Amino acid sequence: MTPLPTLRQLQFFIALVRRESFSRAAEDCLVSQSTLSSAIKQLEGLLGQQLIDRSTRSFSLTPAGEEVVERAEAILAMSEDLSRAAKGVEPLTGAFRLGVIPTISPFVLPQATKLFQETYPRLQLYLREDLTAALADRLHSGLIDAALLAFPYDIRGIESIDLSEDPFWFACAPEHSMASRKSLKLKDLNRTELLLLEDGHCLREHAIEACKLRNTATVATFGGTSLFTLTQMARSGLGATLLPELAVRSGLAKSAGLVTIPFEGPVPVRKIGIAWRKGSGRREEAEAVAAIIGKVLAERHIFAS
Amino acid sequence: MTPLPTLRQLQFFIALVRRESFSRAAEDCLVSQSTLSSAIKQLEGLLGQQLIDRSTRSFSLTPAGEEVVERAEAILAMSEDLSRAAKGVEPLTGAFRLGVIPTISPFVLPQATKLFQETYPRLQLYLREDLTAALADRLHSGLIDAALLAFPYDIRGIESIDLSEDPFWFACAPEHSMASRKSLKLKDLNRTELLLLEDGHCLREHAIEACKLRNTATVATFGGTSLFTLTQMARSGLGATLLPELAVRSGLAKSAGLVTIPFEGPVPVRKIGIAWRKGSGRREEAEAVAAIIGKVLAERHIFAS
DNA sequence: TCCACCTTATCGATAATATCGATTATAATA
DNA sequence: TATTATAATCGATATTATCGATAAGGTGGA
Repeated sequence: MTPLPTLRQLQFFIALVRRESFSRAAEDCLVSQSTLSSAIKQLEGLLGQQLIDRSTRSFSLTPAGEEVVERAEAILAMSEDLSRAAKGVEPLTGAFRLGVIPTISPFVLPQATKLFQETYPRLQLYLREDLTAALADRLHSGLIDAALLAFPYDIRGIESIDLSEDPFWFACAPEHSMASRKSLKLKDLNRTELLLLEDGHCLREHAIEACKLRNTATVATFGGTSLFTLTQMARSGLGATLLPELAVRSGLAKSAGLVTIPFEGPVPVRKIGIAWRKGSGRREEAEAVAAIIGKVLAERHIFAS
Repeated sequence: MTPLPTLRQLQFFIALVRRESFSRAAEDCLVSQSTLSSAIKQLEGLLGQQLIDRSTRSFSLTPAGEEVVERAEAILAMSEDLSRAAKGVEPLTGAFRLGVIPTISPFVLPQATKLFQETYPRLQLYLREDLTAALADRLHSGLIDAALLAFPYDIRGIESIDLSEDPFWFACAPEHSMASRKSLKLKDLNRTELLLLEDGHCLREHAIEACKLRNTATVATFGGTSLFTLTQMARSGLGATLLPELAVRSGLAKSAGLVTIPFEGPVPVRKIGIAWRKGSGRREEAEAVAAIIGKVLAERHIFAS
């Protein structure tokens, strides 16, 4: 491919045409006259044509020079446009694909989507609800841009920021032996059969971990497929359960007719955060998403209750 | 003034996008991988934006990268135009990249390339066969210098000149009910099932348009992938078809054992012409190409028959 | 899980070049 | 012929582009 002139050379040339003088053009370009002079000569050599007519005292362009001026100006203008456009791609315009786990999704998204629309009207937000492992895969393969997850969760190759802590609450039917308690300690759980979500839901692991449920016998083998079915199972007396505060605040337990009891002492929690692929250049956007979700999470009562 | 990216950086970036790999792009640019890598990083620093997503094995651009690609291509194309225009080189010496659509290519190129060699011995003619839409893209991005296309076809930013009209002929197997006709009118087509090329081939659209095949029921849904397979399908009794005279004259129908029948009254045609990027300074060269192709088209019998 | 492999990033050394200040050459003018 | 303004040239220096080698990171297979 034929070697191209340098944008710098074109800038010099345009300045030269504008000022009609090597020395004045050099001033404009903040270089010495000799620099500009040699650069022009270089450009002429590259193009194989004389661009300015040095034969007369008055400044004039050769036909080739005339030919070049307009194009050079256009090219420079386009280059500036490119710079500006590249710099000005503000976050969250266009498509953004966000993955959310099922134990967060129903309690955050209704409010969040509304906020997204208001804050980033040019955003097209695609949502995908799936388990953490599946979302991690999709993050890696670039099928989603960020994910709203619960932590701790070890995924290599992703970065994340924490948004908030989400404490666990004890929830049981009013007939349950512990239903009248005002608060619980972790060790109280040892005596109780607990219903948890089925394998794969990180909420299950987080509950086991945070509540130190070493004694797996206390954990019912039949897992719920969603927090909604789980609360229904609890209501029908199959056992008590652990719900994230996020769900409690949204009225999940209440609407299922369950009693909720907080923990005291070391309160078991999971963390909620935003994760994105390391090196994806989505940090800024992920932080913007985090800000929105953070606002939603900060509302004490997600549903009026 | 904000510092501009270097054309070299843009070239590197475009090569990177094209090859989807740092190392392969570096080869194309005749520099080492480290050079290209750091140049890209430099460009990203300059623009203040990450341009490509380095986190996945699969190559993908960030939004900012998408934004930059097109502009960069345009800038580079214009820069090449500037070089060429300034140099004022005589037409058709050195490299010339010509795109041709598949429904013209096999019937013109064998003769044309010979003529090119004789007329412009210093010409290196690179040929690319592709569908109109793909060729239009390549015209815009400067990957080809001109294209031999069939018209009408609306592409912004290109100029073109018409070379000749290419009438459609009716072609069918000898056993076909219309095989004995001496000539046809357009309305005769309404009663016949027609095989056309698959979507994307402009010949299909041109046939439908020129022959007023409003009644889509007459057009077989299974499209041929080339005129050669199409004639084979017609020969085996799947239906009749419409062939451009260019193909008929080259003996395509005859060698496939098809009967060809001309139209009378309003004869349906497509136009053949040369297109080039507006402002590319290729008009003169395109006209020279047009002259060559025109000669080939003017020969009544392309193959002795 | 570990390991070999492929791709990209980084580093230090070197070559290329851009730039400068000083000087010289050129041409128009007094 | 001197004078003045302008541009070209030259040698020195600073910048940078580039390379080869190597490290780092991720992928896919044993």
